[in-house]
Amino acid sequence: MPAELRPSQALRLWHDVTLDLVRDTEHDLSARQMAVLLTIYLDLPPHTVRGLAEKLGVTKPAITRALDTMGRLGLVSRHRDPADRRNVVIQRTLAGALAVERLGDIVIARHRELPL
Amino acid sequence: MPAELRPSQALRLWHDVTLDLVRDTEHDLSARQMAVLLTIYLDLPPHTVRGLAEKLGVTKPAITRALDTMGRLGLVSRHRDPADRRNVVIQRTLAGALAVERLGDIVIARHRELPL
DNA sequence: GCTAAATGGAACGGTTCCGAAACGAATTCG
DNA sequence: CGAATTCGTTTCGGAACCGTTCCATTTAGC
Repeated sequence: MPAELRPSQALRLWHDVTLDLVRDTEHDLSARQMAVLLTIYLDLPPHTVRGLAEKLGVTKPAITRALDTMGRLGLVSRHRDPADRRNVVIQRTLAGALAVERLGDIVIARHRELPL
Repeated sequence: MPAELRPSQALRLWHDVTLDLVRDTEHDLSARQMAVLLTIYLDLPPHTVRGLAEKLGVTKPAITRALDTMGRLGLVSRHRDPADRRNVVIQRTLAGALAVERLGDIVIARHRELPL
């Protein structure tokens, strides 16, 4: 576990990374979409619409729409589950992995630059 | 400066805090509004619409609307500058300070819980 | 004084998102 | 088999946000 963050450092970190995301027009994902994206790329598969909706505490259509948008951006892909064809399995993509990796780089860089 | 974050830790931190914000319906601020709020509460005053627009790299009306929304939520207040009455000075509020403080607490808590 | 520049805001049209409700397809259960 | 359940999606009306453009007010320059 890293060393404890002080309040001013925690807020500065959140501010700096958020500012980077706002300025980088490519990443205009909402908080909800961000949570969906990171859950898919950090938690163990398989991921379903229903599972994501429960994990985030939002309705199913909200997840469907978030996946629509992120699918259009190429960040995730959807596939019918052959075993139970009611289910849709959400899968990772190369572009999504790169976007997540880039976010990680931003957080690390901004964290490294935090003042004492 | 805190110890270096590893990529998996940086992404987990961003995911966990974002998830807290999504689940806490009160904080349905967009990334842009979040950046405005934190800039106001972290950077030195005075803050103007034009200055914020430049700092965030967005248009003036976007800042005006963000301030409208956040003013409605009681997170900031606006005042005409008596010295130059063209300017509007954005000021902090008690509710805004509390909201920012709560965000800091979330970031610190999620950071503290990061796995090795 | 009078024009020119600067500032914040309002109006407009378009896009996106929301939750609730309804729906089609697939599966399970009686 | 037939009814009930599950799952993801679509539809609907409403709300929020976007950038562009234009405007009222105020200040600065001549």
